[in-house]
Amino acid sequence: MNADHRVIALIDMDCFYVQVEQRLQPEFLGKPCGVAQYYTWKGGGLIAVNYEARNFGVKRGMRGEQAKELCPDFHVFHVQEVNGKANLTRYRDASADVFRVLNANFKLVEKASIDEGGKAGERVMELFQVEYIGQLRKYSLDALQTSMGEKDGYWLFNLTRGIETTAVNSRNLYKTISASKNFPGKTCLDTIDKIRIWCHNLAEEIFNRLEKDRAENKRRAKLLTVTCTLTTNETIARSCPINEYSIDRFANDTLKILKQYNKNSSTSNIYTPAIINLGISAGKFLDSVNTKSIADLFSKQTTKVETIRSTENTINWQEEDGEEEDNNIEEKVLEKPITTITTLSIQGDFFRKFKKTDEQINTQLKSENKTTTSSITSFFSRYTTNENVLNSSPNKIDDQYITCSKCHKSILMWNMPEHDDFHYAHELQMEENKTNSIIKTSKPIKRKTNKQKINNQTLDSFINKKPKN
DNA sequence: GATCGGCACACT
DNA sequence: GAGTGTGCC
Repeated sequence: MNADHRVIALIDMDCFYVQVEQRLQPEFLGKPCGVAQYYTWKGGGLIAVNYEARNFGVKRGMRGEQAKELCPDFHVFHVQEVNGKANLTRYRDASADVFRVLNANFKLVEKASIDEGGKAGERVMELFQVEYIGQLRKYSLDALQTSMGEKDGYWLFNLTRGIETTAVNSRNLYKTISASKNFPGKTCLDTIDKIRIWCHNLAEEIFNRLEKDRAENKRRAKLLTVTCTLTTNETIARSCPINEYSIDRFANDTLKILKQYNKNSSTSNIYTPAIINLGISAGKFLDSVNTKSIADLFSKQTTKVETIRSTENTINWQEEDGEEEDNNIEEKVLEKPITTITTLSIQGDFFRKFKKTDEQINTQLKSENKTTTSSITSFFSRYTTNENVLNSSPNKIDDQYITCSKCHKSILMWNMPEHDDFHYAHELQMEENKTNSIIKTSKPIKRKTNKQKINNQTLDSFINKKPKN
């Protein structure tokens, strides 16, 4: 599959935290739920709300109590607390599970950031007065290039015709690992003792997460950044190098930095101005496998050799991924509209068939009954009560095959809906390519562009839609 | 006396 | 590169 015949799937996990909790307590599936941090202040603050609850007007950011008023049946899951601070480990671990599945089954998995894509998209909408990207087709290459510049205009011209060859970067690790906490009102940190405690608490969390990251990803963070907001409302961020992973070192470095902003006498326990937000962040990750790093440096950037030699101490700092920035901005414009589709398709084995034979799939499905998180299907289907989600019950595997009328391959019966999807996607692509080769746009392919429309579809109707012949 | 915590990224 | 600010979920 080359760049002209590829499928990029964007997976968007809706109210992911809620799903994680529901997976642990399936009795709440289908019911209005949310995940909140902390209990005491008006029932905690909601950081995730499922669709059942959104129907009642419950939104992220609301207080648990307010959600109950809007929706009496609303159930609140509470985020785990460690050292008096919300701890999101459970959701990070679940996210890592998802990425493990994706990485195991796909060549390229990129963690997307739609931030810039969203903004660029809005600019284009504003500029050309269009609502959907397909509407840009009425503009000539010349017109697009005049407004957007030669490069971007050309890219956009192709994009609206389904031509997009930018490589998908294989990157799905965090670039920073951070822990922070607010201390509002009277809870502000106004003494050295309080600050020392919280430096330690945050340092401990960062340490634990960094150790785990080091074991799993064979890399080390090199930079520690301390961020705080004072009662004066100014925010300060200061960094220092990380030489070794150690709770005490993180805590002491953080405290040392904070003490620089204490206007009180160093003999006093009082700290002014008080701290209303404190955070520690670790970044600048480098591979801890040393064997290839030096060689890489020399082969990648011969021009930098001298610099690197002369600054032996900072050799690590030079290596960061210099070249990845260019293509990112471009690719993101495409991402927003596609986002909407993928959450639905994740329920099935939408992808796996492209890489594995049906025989492999069959044996894998069987083994998945015993093993745990080895596929996305098993990840979700164990917990779902919705019969629409495939004919899933994986226990009843008895080698039922259907021959696909299009490709004549033998397909497991319960994989047929997605197999159909494959043909549908392929035909769409071919149709697009055909249309593109004829310069004049004949009849545009009808696309689903409205997020609401897609969200309102049932999973069943999505999976079982038949390719029209 | 309170929309938290945590991520990425652009800008300077 | 360091620090600040923004935006999103």
